[in-house]
Amino acid sequence: MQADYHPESIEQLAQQYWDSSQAFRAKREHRKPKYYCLSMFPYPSGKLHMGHVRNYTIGDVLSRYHRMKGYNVLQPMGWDAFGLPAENAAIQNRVPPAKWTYDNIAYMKRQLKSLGFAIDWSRELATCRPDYYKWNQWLFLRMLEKGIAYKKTQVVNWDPVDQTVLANEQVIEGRGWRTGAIVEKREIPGYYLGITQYAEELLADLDKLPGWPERVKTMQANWIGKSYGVRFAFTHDIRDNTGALIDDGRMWVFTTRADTIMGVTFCAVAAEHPLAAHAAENDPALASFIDKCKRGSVMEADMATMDKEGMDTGLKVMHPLTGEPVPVWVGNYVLMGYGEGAVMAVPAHDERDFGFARKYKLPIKQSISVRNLSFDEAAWQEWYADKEHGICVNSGKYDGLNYEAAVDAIATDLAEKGLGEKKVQWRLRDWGISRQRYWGCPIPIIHCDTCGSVPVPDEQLPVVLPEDCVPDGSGNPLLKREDFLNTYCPKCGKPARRETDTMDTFVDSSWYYARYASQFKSGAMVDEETNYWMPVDQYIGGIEHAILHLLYSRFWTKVMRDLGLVEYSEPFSNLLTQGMVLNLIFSRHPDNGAVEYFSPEELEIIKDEAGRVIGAKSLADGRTVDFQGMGTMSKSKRNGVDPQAIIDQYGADTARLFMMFASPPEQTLEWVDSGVEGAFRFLRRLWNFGVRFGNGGGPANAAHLQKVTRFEIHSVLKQANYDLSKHQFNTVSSAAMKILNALDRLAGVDDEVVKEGFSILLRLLAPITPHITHILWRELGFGEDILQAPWPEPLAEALEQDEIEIVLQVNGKLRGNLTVAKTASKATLEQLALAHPSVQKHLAGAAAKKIVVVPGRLINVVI
RNA sequence: GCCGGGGUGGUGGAACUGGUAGACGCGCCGGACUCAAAAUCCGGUGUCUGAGAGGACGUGAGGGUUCGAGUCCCUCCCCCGGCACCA
Repeated sequence: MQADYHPESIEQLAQQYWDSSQAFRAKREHRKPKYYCLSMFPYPSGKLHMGHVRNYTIGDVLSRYHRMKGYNVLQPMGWDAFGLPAENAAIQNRVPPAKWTYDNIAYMKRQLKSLGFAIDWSRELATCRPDYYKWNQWLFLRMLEKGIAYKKTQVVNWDPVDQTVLANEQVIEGRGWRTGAIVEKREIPGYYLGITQYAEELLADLDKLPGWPERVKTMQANWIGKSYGVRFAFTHDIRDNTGALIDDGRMWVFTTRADTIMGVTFCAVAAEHPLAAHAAENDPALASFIDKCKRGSVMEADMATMDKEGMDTGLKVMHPLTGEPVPVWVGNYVLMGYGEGAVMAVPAHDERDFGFARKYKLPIKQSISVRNLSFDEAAWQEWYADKEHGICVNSGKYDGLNYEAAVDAIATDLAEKGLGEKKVQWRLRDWGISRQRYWGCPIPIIHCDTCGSVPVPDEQLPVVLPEDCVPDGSGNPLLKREDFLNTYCPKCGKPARRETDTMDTFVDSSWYYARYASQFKSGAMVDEETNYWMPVDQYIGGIEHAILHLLYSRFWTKVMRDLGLVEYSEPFSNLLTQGMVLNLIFSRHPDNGAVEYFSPEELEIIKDEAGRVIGAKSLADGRTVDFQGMGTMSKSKRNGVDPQAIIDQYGADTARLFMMFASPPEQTLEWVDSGVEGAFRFLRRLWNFGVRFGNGGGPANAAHLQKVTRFEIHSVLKQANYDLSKHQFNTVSSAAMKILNALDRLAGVDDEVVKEGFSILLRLLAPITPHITHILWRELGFGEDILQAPWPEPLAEALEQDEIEIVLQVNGKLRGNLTVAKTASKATLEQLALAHPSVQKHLAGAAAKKIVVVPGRLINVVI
């Protein structure tokens, strides 16, 4: 056993042992409960970043802990390998995306291994391999058959930088989720997946996920956006140039406030609405306004702050209940994509309509009343929109009805006329998956001049993506690949062309967890082993996937279930969203408005007398640099720390321990170099203690100290086990430190208490720092393999105490301690408390009003 | 605006169903070792006050419940994240 702690050799030895014994190979095993622990798989971008290390360490701690607790654990790993960075790298380096990707995978796999993760590498997959994406294609074809997948041409979000379509979920504040470029609207044909068909279930099943963070469920519920209301039509006889009624003489709207229908004074339609287009034909002013709206709506980011503007179309539609004519306006706030692209406007009871009516001097008509408050057209008041207390007024036969009764009555009346009914409206849209990109899964469709778009027959799958293309930045390189493009129509046999769009890479990640859980050799998407492992017991990943990936995966799972491929309805039982990794940010702001960021290692950091960072000096030019506070590690801010450098300097165990100790998994983690050193110092102390222990140590200590130490160790262990159940690994790490401190205090190291305590310490720490604990366990003769050792449980016998410490309070304030026999009676305790000098002093001769005794805890004397 | 999560020393963060606030680590201060430094080890470290024993104050602010509140209730302030012309 080496005298000093040298992590590199220790870690290598431990990893070799795990490799050669295939320690993490997962097999079906029905005598043990199963535990499927999954971390979101990485995109092979080049090398691991700290976020990866944190993510996978959390997963590994959970995996190893459950393994030791007797679970049959599966922890797989793979690669989310399709995507744009590979194409961008290809353009820069003139290397095919495939080669770039496979090289990155090889390098990152080595890094993952050097961190000692307990991964079953036999299940490794990469989504860019044909044997994987074949099943994307196969399932897509099944969805086509079922009508879940379909083709349509519609206005889509176009990312001008990545030159591709984005799903609604991928547009954040009007910008592309990857590029940050302002998204444009384009009309493009593409394939869509009918996720809206599952909206109801996706929303309802959130309640079946108690193991998910509340905020993720809220975000999904908001995204799905269910609202109850009434869809109804205003009638008209407006005809187009050919003399045909526009939309059969019906202008449909959706409202959640049908009870205010008698307060309608105008309607507003989106710029894209057919009535708007019709009215614009003979009205150049209106046409230019509509044009402006369409252009304006490109910038979704500005929409929220944009003024509500509108213009009268001059058209009138008929109110379905009163028969009165209602003017139709074009409003820049009406969205073509939500509801019907047209709304009824009730200025009296909708704040936005109110503002609009005031601006354009449109009539305001009160139709509900709350507690007889007086309505004033001059100013908006909260109660105008109060649906809970509103009672219909000025509403003819509906007068006196409350919200619910009014909606029911009005919906019934509308239905009788065939002009409306209650309806549920969703915010969720179908998922557009066509991407005009090369490095992705080909959509298995063949375009034939005679037969149209024809699905590729199953036996011709997979449609293999050529791996040797080198994109040059000018569109999809597949368009130039005649060998890929040219094929024959499966229906008529005539020459035809392949679809060149590829699938959104979120398709790839929507079912990989089910593939891991299967035997790959079977010629199917998944096999029945998936029903053994699934659902994932613990999923770990970043909060940034709260909507996109997690919603798509839930949808995909339900589709697979409905196709009879799997038996479960939800893929992830428990979800842990780990916090970001932060580091100091330093920058300079020259007068020209530019920002120059500095990596902390280029700087001498300046602290105030309390040790707080206040600034820095550049090592290069000696001039000052501003401190910007803590922020997420990122390339652009130049504040990333390379995990490899940490592993090389301190070893994987130190990196793992620091990450687990510095903060709880769900919170942000601040990277602090001195904290990393602290973690290393602890491991070195642990090693040195092991060396002394192995050498036989000194004489045994007094029995009393032994008993106290043993009590302390088992108490700490009890708390640590509780903390583990809550995934609070920072306090588990601190428990390990406490145990070592206690053992250190017990200078003699050859007695049974130390042996027991050290074995508890090693096992408690094994999930977090697997290498050092593996070696110490073996070298010190505790056993062959610490992974096989039983998880330590506190012993009642060690927690037994004859004497306990009781806290003494006067009026709830701490005044002293009492050490008493555990068996002391309440009367004895009261007596002892009153006799205590400090209590005597505060009593000052008076009698106690009341004495509260909490057994085993405290005595409070009330004066 | 709506929804969700927070606010505790110099600092990251602890605190079981209300029961010794600040565990554990970092930083800082002092000491030992050393020619010296680094490393290591030992001690101290919420604020104010006091020579000291001690005392007072203290978990964003204010109120309340309670023998006792970081924890429960009410009002308010601030921060972070998500959603948002959604009809």
